[in-house]
Amino acid sequence: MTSAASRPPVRLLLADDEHLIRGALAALLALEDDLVVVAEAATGPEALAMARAHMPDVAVLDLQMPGADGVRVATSLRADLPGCKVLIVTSHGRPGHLKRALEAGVRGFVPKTVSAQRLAEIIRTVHAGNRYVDPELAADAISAGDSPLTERETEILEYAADGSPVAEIAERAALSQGTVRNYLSSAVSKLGAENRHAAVRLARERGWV
Amino acid sequence: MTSAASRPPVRLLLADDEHLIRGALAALLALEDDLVVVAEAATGPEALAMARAHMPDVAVLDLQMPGADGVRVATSLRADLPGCKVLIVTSHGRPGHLKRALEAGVRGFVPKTVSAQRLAEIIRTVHAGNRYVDPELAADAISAGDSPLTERETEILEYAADGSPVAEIAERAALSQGTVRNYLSSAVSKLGAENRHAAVRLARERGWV
DNA sequence: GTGCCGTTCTGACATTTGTCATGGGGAGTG
DNA sequence: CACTCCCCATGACAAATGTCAGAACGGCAC
Repeated sequence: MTSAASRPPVRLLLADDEHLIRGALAALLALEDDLVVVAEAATGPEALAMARAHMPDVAVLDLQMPGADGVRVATSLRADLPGCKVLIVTSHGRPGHLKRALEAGVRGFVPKTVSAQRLAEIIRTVHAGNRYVDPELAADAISAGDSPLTERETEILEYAADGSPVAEIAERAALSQGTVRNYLSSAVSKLGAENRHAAVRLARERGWV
Repeated sequence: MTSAASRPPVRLLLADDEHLIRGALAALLALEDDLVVVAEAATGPEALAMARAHMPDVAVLDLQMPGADGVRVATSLRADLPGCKVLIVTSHGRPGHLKRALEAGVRGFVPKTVSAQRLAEIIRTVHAGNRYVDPELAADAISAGDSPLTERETEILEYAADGSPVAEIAERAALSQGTVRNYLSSAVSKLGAENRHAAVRLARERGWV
């Protein structure tokens, strides 16, 4: 389809905190005639700075990076470089992440289980202005559906995520203990969990926190 | 140091569930004259089968894989192929994993933040019969120290990891509820946590579960 | 404007949990 | 052989948590 010699190559930014993966990826993508890696980054902020400096056509971002995760970088990038398409790659594809990513204007979302060959094709797809979402991740996201929790319930559940007692959560959220317990109770029943700790785990699995 | 042409190349097994990483890694390591990738695997059991079939000199294993993790594969491998050196690569280097790995006879332990160049050197080091442990991970492991928990306490804490109530844990462990609570109580106080859920989190961070 | 929903609180109650004292049995060490 | 440590258990008490009813306020929709 895309003839390599006929048009200028696609300029890529690669961001992943794992040097091993980033370097290897750069090497593999460089084998494709129509792709060229113009910048690499190991952290969220670094990715942002590199993008501003090198103006890539497509940014390939890892979902989990120190500093700022891929989705946050994508959000900033959309404001700064509207022409730059964002493609997220991830190891652990939780359903909620996909939704957040799409809301942030991300054009592609793939697990790291794809081959480099396939990734190159997807980069071209995204560069051409189309979207690409891994079918399996998409199915998971659809079956998991939207979070049934209200904003407040989600917030309180997040405060509960590290196992803090109610008193501490109440203090951090500036609420009374009774209110906190009510929110947790409703969150637990909405998620069908046995207690708030299991609820946290469930919400995590579905990507709702 | 190691002259490439003077001796037969080091035969490698690569195991990682992320196709992207595995393929890229294989390509990069293939650039080294004295290294040759003879087998690849995406899961623990597959890695084991591949190792038996191809008898590699060095097995490069991801710590987290479906089926059986890198350390478990290493344990089986030591029994089956004593001549095969095991090198573990990991994204999230929790202190306890390193200890477990060394006990399983693993010869090298490195984070994925190293470069491919460096990895190649480490593979040679390991193949030569030496050990290599990433200095930073080693420092973490030393500062985290040994688990203060007894075998039973650890086991019960693991059952508690998904937020199950005591009754369920007692049933799964075939213990009385009182006993379970006693174990949890002592685990919590040993770890200096506020409750068992925070204790689980702490033990996870230190790699003791 | 009436009703619905989310937020916030209080108070009361049942259940779960954490803690402690105490006891017996087995394994290992001095 | 006494001592210590881990395993397993029971019972009792205190504290934390889960659940429910009720009630006030603001926003949004019809």
